[in-house]
Amino acid sequence: MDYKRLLLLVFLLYFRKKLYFCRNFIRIFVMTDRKVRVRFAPSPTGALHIGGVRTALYNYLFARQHGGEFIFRIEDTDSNRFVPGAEEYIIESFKWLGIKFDEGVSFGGNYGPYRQSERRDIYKQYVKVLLDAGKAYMAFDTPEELDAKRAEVQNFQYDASTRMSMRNSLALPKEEVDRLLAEGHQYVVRFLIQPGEEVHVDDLIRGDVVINSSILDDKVLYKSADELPTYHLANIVDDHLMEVSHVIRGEEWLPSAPLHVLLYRAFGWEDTMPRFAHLPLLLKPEGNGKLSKRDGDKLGFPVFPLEWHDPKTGEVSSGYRETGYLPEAVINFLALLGWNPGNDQEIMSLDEMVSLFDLSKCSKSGARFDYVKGIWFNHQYLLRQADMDWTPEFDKILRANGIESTPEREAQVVAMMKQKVVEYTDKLGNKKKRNVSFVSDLWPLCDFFFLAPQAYDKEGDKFIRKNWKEGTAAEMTELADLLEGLTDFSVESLKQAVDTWAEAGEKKPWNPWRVCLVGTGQGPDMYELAAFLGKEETVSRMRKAVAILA
RNA sequence: GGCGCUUUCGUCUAGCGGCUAGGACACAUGCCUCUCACGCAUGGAACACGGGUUCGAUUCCCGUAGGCGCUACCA
Repeated sequence: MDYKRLLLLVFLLYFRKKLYFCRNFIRIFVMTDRKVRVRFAPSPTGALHIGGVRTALYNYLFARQHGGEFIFRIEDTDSNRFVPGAEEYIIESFKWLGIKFDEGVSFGGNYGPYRQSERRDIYKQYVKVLLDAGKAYMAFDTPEELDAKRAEVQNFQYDASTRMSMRNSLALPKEEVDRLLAEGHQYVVRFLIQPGEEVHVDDLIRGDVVINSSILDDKVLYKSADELPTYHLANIVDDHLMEVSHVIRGEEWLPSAPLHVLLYRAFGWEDTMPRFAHLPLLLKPEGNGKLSKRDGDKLGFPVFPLEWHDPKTGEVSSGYRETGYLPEAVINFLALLGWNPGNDQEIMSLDEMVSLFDLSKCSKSGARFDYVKGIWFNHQYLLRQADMDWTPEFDKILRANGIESTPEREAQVVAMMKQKVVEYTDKLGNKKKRNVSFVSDLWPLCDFFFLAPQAYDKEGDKFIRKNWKEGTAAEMTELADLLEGLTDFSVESLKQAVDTWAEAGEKKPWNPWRVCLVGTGQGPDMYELAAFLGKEETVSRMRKAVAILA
């Protein structure tokens, strides 16, 4: 080796990392001549899982950032698992969340149909291509035979080591195959995997992932029984035909990514093969495993964007929307589970996320689903909302509690409460304090605006004990008399009258007065409260309190 | 079992060879206030372990151990 080459080698070794970075940069740069097209392709087997929402969100952010297109495809190749209403549910969920698709089922586009069950003929055509090229074969083993085989042989796998002892077009004589076909026996098409090859998957998040093809099995690509392909075949054919440039999906697909690479190769599509990015999974808030519906039921948080009524079991699962979450909060919370902008910014609009998003900043390990932080995000977004935005939700809650009111009065309460919102003990009976994170948290904290206190817990309530003493009753009677004489019951007038009276008598009437009107130590400014209630109600509550508490 | 991915406070994470290891949630305390809350301030709290490479490893490499996923005629 001559001197120059040695120098080059040293240089290469030293700058390997930087070169790698450059290479990726150049590749991404070069790739931009290809239009960015990504897709979210759920299976309509039930409600949309919150993890799926995050996957869709990342795809959406990526597409927007690169001025690309976002496709909505339905992967309904398993007729047994189809659930009516699931597709509509998914579409409605994204509509609520504010994630928009450019093409796909219900959105139109030039690459349709976008429902896999409507693409049978396309898949058949490509299965034939593989069969004719000798890259796939027909297998006649029944599911029962396979089960028996698996029971008999430990770790049985349909691959190079076993396929010649099975009933397929490779092992059987041609006449036998023709006979089986002629007699109408059902079969599946399996992908012929050549063993002993290192298959590389270049993942945008994880780098180079290598798997030896010997550990892969001859995957079923197509079932003659329902004339439908399995996920793997349909996925590759569709992504190719729809000119998908990047496949951003969950980590559960990483083990089958080498198979997908092999399929692209078998079809001769390797040069336009999409780039892969496998996202980390969402894990249970506590305990082991990935996030499931059960966790939500157990710990009391939704795992679905919208309330879901299971048509088969009749079971109802709560949704983020119905629980009172704001879609912006859900999006923001989800975005940060597995990705961050690289600085300390946490509250971001969808547009900001579009410009900040970066696949290389996605984490590699699974993220525990910290629903408590989701509550905090909602709290943040709730406080940023205008008072007006709270009233429709608040109105619903009042109605649910049988309160009749006017929009004006409700708006007044919301305005007061929004500034002065309160302590809340959560439903499970924990002693933990909770902020107002949902509009519904307001009701137990402000029902006194609409309902007079029914009882006063003189012994149990520390606030009453502390503020209701000897002589308080007399003082409150005096104040009630004073208020009764007022003609102007506005905040200003009340403040003037009460302050003057309090100052003259060196009295501090606010806390006992609060006991009278609220029944405990809560609520907004006393003058605002009294003005809201009006003279009649204020005085009546005071007289009642005096009578009961004496 | 096999294969792959992964490992920084209780949780989400920043860090891309040299830092008193930063932020947020949650928790605790204090301040503010006619009450509650909001808000603000303060505090405790982490580099899984063992080998290398290096003048120097949380950071790079290799093991070990944990975690996660896949291992279907499901996606």
